Amino acid sequence: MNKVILIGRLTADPELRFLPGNGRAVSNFSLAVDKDLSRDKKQEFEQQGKPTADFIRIVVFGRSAENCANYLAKGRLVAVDGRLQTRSYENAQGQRVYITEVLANSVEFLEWGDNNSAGNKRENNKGSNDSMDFSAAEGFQPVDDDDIPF
Amino acid sequence: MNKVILIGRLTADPELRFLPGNGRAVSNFSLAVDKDLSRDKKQEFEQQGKPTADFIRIVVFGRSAENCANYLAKGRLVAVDGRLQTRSYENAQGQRVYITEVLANSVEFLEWGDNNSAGNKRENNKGSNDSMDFSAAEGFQPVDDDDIPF
Amino acid sequence: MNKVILIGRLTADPELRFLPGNGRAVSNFSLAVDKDLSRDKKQEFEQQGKPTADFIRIVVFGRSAENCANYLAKGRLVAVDGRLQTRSYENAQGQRVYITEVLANSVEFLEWGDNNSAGNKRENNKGSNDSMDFSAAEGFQPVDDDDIPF
Amino acid sequence: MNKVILIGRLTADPELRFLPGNGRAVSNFSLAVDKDLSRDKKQEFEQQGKPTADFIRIVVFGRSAENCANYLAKGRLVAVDGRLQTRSYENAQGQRVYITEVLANSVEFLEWGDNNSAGNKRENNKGSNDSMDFSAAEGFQPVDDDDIPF
DNA sequence: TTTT
DNA sequence: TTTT
Repeated sequence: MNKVILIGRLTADPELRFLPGNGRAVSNFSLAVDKDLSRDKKQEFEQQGKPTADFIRIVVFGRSAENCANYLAKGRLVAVDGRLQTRSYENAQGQRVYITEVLANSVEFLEWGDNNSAGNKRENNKGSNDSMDFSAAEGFQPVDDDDIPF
Repeated sequence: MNKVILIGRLTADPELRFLPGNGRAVSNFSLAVDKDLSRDKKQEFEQQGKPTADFIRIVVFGRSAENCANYLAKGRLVAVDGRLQTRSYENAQGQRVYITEVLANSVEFLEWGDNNSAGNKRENNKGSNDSMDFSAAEGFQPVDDDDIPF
Repeated sequence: MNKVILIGRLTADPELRFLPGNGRAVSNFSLAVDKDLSRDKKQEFEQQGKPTADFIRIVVFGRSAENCANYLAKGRLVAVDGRLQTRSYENAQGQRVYITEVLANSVEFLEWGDNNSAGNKRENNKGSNDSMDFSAAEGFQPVDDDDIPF
Repeated sequence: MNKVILIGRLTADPELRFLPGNGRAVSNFSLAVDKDLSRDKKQEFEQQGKPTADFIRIVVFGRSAENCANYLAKGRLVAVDGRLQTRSYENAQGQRVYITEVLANSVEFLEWGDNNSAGNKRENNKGSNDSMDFSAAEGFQPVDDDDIPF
């Protein structure tokens, strides 16, 4: 069992890449998920310049990746359901870097507001629907780290 | 919302420390959580020497931390319920290192077998009970990173 | 382990009662949670007059109950985190009725919109905050069914 | 979003049926999931003859259903991951009965012990593996209530 | 008995 | 490197 459920806001517009081998779409973004702080603790953290959120990397594949890239933008509120994944790679300095991230099964859009930070997002969306689920589950197969150029 | 649920095996005996300030117990360990691979994919991964599990850091505080340190050992199967947390610290080389880990609310012991790797573990346990829940939730207060010497 | 996470809309304004013994607040409401249907299946269900959502009873205690009663109304979108609970009671006809419901730990408000169906709701709210979490966890103690007059 | 995760023991051997239309396997069983009671509360409940567990209906489809029927029995410990579902039907007395149950995506076996209550279970299992996951997810399609003869 |  |  490996389940993660997050509700948070995108810290930046999502990235979109395509896997070299099969052209499969991959989207990456980070979520700011508010820490569970009391009102007092939150103030204290803010005053001390300490983060009041956790920043968590999300990866999505396939059509869900494309939907994220097309409809989401910095600041948007989403619910992510997925699993924790660890990867490692060699960086430019030859050091092994360890990554823990959430491989999303589905990304649910919780807002279809107009406060859109990225002017180019959210064309042709369904409009009235405020909770559309673009599942990433369709036939997902785990992918070689080596295929992923980032 | 920030929920994580994992079932996996300890990759090593748990560590136990006490916070400088208040003496609060903190335990750290990693869990090997099997990836969701088909039988074929699993074999392929094994042949290529690729990990068939994800390795995830767990932190627990308070009495639950002490219980983990006292009753768990490398290889034990547990269910962890908690939240994802990100931290960063400066390493010896002056580089910022980012950590993603699970802050456990509760660690449920799913085995009370005899295949105990650490001979000193599992004295005075409740014996017949095979699913004891040592909640970490009692009055947990988020803690300054700076208090944590690791 | 017993975890439930739901995102859905209130099917009616929440009810608020107080336990006879200790005066503790209890709120009840139901959530319409969309079934995971393909676009085609959804249309089919609608045409056949079959429900496209599951309707799930929620119970909340304490301050969270009061917050729900004060700030929520029919149609509002919320995220509920809690545990499944079964109860039974004797009805007027002397039959035993079995109830399965979600005992909420926390109810997160995912909307602070203006399409408020209940004109008397959502006074004095925090305004700018669109994701406020009224935790029900504070010292919750399981409660005798017999204390609950419904 | 609609997620349920339970760890509990079967209250009876699982049932197995096949849907009239397509012959798809369906298995039903109930799980006893311990309530989250303090040691004192638990004793009190036991003395008063009140249940210390919640009893939750599980439905599984497809190959996972067959695996449950073949390998599980009363008393076995499992982890279930699924979604809450509500159904209703007319009973013999012409009254509408409402059912809330968990539609399982996967049933993870957490024990392969020898304390097998049903002598006919657990032939040809994988033996050494103590955490086998028979996913129910493969191409599951929501099914008409009317097709289900129970 | 149900929501957008 | 982070969001409202």
